[in-house]
Amino acid sequence: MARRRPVSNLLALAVLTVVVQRPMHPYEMASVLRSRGKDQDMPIKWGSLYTVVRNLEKHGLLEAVESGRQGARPERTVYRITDAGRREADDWTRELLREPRREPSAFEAGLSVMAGLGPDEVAPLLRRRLELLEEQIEAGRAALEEERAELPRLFLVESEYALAMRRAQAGWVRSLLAELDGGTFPGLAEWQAHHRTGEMSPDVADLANRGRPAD
Amino acid sequence: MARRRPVSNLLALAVLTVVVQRPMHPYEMASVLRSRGKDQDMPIKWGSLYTVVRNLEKHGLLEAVESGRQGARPERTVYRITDAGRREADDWTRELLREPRREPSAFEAGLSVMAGLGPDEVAPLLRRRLELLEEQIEAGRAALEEERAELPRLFLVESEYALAMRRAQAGWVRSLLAELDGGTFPGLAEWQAHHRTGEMSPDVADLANRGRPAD
DNA sequence: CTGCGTATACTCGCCTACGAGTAAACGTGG
DNA sequence: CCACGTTTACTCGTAGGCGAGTATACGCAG
Repeated sequence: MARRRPVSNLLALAVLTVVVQRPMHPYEMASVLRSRGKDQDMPIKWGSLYTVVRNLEKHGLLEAVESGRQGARPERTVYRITDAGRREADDWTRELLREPRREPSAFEAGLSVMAGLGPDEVAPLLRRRLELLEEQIEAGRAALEEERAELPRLFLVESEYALAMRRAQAGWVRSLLAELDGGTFPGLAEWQAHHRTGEMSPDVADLANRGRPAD
Repeated sequence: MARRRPVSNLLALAVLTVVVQRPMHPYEMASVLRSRGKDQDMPIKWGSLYTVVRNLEKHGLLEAVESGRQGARPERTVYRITDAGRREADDWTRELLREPRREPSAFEAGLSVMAGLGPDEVAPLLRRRLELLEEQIEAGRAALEEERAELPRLFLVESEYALAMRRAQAGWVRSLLAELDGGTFPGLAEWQAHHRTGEMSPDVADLANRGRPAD
């Protein structure tokens, strides 16, 4: 299961789900995708579009149906989805919904190297983050409310999810900040000291040597 | 702000934060990082290690100090962090903590193409996801508890965050599932009908044509 | 002491991603 | 009606990501 996708870029899934409706040429796929704001839901880079479409064709998930040229325009190749393409899209969607993958966010990476800065510096950074998050949450809430007027719920779940996750993140940051500001974060004094003086308490020094070959 | 990093791969940040402690050769960096479980906190691919180290050197963030060879071994280059490297690491860390970046997860992508499947298929998929999530949460909780015995809180925040986010995700999935199972999800009948018959209600058909050129 | 599995320590090369560039056509303000 | 910005519609080059392969050393079972 979860075998390697012939075209692993998620843009390929977006392309498949849009071309399933009717045959299209690449640029039209892009404009449809853009108008639906799919570039918000997936890490889409438009520079990859033509490569991805070509690869989809190579693997038999799309096929060219028409290479009509209009006037002096360079010919536009229109693509249609194949049965294999439909299967791939459904299978991929199933996998994405079924399997919780561990995908560490940039913030997680940041937290994991946070100790390199001192606590006095970390707190203001997190405060700033919280402000920005709150702005984003408010903007997302407002956008969602507007969209609810014109779109069925079915096409808004991903935005609802994104909003819920931001709220959860904001909550978590708030609680960490409270510990930092209130001085209740365990080991805060040691962290402070280590950062000022460069000295480590013996247990932390042990840690720093883990993984060192026994040479 | 947020200028392009000379070496954008997050593995580079991990390398910098580990080599800040003492000079090392690449393989040792890998083993230290692995022993600290950093590959859990960042999307680290070990195949990229030597490329990344070379690029860090090229940009003056690391420098080779020693190319000692032991016995018949191929020479191992030992690298030391430079001042620029220290600055880069700190600056990068600050950015990661300060700026909430929108990074759509695979699940979000899945939700955004969920409509391609029928509701009868989606519900079981989400149920399965929830099960797996709960297992992961329990495993994460247990692991965290064990680590709390040997590591200061400072080095566990990223795991706590990851756990909190999974819990939030599980909660969200549970509530969506409740709507689906209880039949209270708005538009569920239309979704069902459209999927069985392929017919669309007029408003959804409109949507499908958005972004289509006026030709 | 010899064979073999496992840890150590990398190298290589394909292939993809994606930014930057191009160029025609369209529209629209003066 | 023409200059100029914008939209349409791609092409190209290349950095670098990453999997797969390689080779040596080491421990230890027989």
